[in-house]
Amino acid sequence: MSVENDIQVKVKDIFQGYLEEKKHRKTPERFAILNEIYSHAGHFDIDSLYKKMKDKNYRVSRATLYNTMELLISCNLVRKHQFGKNLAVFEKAHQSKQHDHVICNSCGEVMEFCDPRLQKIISTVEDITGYQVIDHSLNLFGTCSKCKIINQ
Amino acid sequence: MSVENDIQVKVKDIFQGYLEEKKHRKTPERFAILNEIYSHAGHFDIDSLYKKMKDKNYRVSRATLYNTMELLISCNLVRKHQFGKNLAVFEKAHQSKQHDHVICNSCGEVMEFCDPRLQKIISTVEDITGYQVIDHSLNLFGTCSKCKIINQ
DNA sequence: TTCACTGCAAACGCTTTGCATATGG
DNA sequence: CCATATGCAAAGCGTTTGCAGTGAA
Repeated sequence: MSVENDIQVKVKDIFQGYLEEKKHRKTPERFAILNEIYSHAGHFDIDSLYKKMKDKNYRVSRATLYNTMELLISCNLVRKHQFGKNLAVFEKAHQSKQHDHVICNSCGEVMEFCDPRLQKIISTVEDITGYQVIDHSLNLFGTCSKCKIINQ
Repeated sequence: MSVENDIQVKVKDIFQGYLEEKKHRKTPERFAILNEIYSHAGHFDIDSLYKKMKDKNYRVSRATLYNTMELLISCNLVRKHQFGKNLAVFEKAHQSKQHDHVICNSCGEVMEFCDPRLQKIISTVEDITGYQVIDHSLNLFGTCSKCKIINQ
């Protein structure tokens, strides 16, 4: 609990500092959204975040959610993943290491992994193509263990 | 030329066989679309394909293009890549080995690569997570050599 | 003749935008 | 104060769907 709280305070400080630096307003909505994200585990999409906040009687609009995501992504407190045309997913990113995803085609479950061998592949590709790689996305799609059993 | 022609004939045979097997109709539109794709190099999106065919005075609709893509994907003559929410790209796939992409953020250029080490990563992830991986997408984003020079 | 396929346009789902109102600095 | 943010609803954009007409088998 205390550790949870520490993180809440810490990310609030980071966000506050970022907003001040960039001369953006420190609105209650922005902090409410940050709080909601960091008191909640795992991956989420805009719609479920919207509904969750509506349920708690926050007055918040989707436009503001999208807006605030931009800010949170800019200061590395949130990361965005586009898993398919109509499946954009966000996750809190503070102090979490870069990682990749396995997505279940049946139930939509998302699991994370991190394999250092990927960095070697990227280095090789940079050498061969002359590109300077800034970002990557590696997504594996398939069936999770639960759905494997159900579907058979 | 002759080699190009051979491929055109070969993929037409494959498509024809597939349509017969699945009891789908062999419409002129379907073969016109296949032909257009295979007489054209590299990656393309639906809209540019649509415009290209309109320019040649084919009477074709977007709905039919999307429809036919499904068929061509089913018989492995076309592969689809979703590079971002509003950036779906297709490419001819006959006899080409599975590969991944480096995309230039500045000019949109797409290059391909194939690194066997990725299969090892996938196997490891299957072992750890219990997922059965059916498909993957690895995209590297960055700056191509040309844009590196221009942007500096 | 029949029904899968087609073109066209309207509907979709997520995201962005426009605008009037509210509020942080 | 007033420029930036906000909520709401309308518009955007690639894709999908519904439907009446067409043509492959």
